[in-house]
Amino acid sequence: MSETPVADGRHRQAPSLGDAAYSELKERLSRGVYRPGDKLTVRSVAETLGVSSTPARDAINRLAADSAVVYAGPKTVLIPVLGEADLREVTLIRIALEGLAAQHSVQSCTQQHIDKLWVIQRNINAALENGDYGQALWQNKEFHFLVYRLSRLPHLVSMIESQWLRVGPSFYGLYPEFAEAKYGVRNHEMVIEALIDQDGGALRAAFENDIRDGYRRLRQALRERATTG
Amino acid sequence: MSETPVADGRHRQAPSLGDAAYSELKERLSRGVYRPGDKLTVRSVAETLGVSSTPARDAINRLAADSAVVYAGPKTVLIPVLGEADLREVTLIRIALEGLAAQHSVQSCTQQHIDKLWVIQRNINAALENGDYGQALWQNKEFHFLVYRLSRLPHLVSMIESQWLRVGPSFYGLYPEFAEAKYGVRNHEMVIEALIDQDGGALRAAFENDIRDGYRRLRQALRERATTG
DNA sequence: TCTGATTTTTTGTTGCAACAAAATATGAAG
DNA sequence: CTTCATATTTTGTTGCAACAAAAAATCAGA
Repeated sequence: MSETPVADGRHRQAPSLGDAAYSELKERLSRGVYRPGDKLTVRSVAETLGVSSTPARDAINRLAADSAVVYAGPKTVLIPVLGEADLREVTLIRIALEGLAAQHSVQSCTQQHIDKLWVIQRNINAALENGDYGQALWQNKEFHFLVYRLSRLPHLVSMIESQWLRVGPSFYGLYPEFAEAKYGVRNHEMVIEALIDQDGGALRAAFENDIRDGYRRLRQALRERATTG
Repeated sequence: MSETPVADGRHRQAPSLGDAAYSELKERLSRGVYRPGDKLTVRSVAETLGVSSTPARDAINRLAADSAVVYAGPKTVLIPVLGEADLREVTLIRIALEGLAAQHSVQSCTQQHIDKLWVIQRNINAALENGDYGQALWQNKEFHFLVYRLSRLPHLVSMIESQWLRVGPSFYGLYPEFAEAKYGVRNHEMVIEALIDQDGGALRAAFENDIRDGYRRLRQALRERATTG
């Protein structure tokens, strides 16, 4: 039997320095290290990560391909500052993609996954009580992607990741003024209920609500900040 | 009034060689120059486009970020050969994204756009009569994106473009065996009717049908090819 | 003819220096 | 204090050579 080449991306064995730099930068973005408007330069990234300019440049270019960084001038890349129109568009896209992933996640969800989701939700609640917003956002991400990965649609999941990379810094940048203690708790409970019921439609609806709630809060924080400063 | 930096990407004035190489490669992909399984190397791209290895490498990396090319080994990038699972996933994504774009296109569609769509549809019909499948596919792309761009959701449109980049070569690769003279004609007529009626739901449905029809044909061609060798 | 090891060639990656252009700092004039 | 022109520094891009590793070709043995 002749094996046709498969487009799975699993083959790459030794991650190059460019890959490593890209991963590291993504990690920092997700952790809220950078704030909207922060500037990224090839040489600063190279020095920070201890590599030469070539892999640093590779990493920045890949981030730009994800729209996780943005060209504000010919020689100026920065963490995007999302305006209302950007925020609206990314929300529409997120609802479409994450709703799709959610709907396909129902069939492969086991009790263990549900237990894990409860653990994560407890972590979110605890982090919010302590005012540790970074931790809350991180655990929130874990919650969402635990479900999305169940869809077994890997390309879809990575597209969703790049949307999160795009909005992530804005969430951190507008914290804690838009954070309220009960953020998303009810929506997440509905997610878990829908998974128990194996109800794909309800699951999609729960995530859509969660995304929309986050959108409204972010938009309001954006407006308040616009008027005060 | 202080101007906050905006993430619009409009600033870049002089396209770098890397940009040019990337655009050229995308153009070739869309035109069916490459076939699934074709190999791409830094040096061959560099020589073909008359640039050094750095911009050639940039272009390939950006294509890989779009999943328009794929790593089949540590030093082997090739035009993806989509299996049934890949095809199913990309179809689900396309329906979600292109349906969304379509729905938002209704409000800014004018009579001129509709006239233009009729012209394009005539071109498609003529190309199919002549057996010029390359031209038919190209005009089909023009038809879809003329509508999608009306959504004024630029990031969404570029995400859709990268899906087309991903499946395009498979369409060309499986031509003409899956091409039938009446491909998509009825669906496109329904698109135009929905635009005239300003019916966003019907428009979405028409595009979803079109995408699904293409998917079925492609899948069948894939299966036939699998059995015949 | 086929198989498997070995040699040869091809290939991606990386660092780096030079260049042009953009961003920033500086300072003079109103 | 602001504005504008000028000077300085910083920055992205590009080509290239060296290297290690992978892929392809070659060939010996059965």
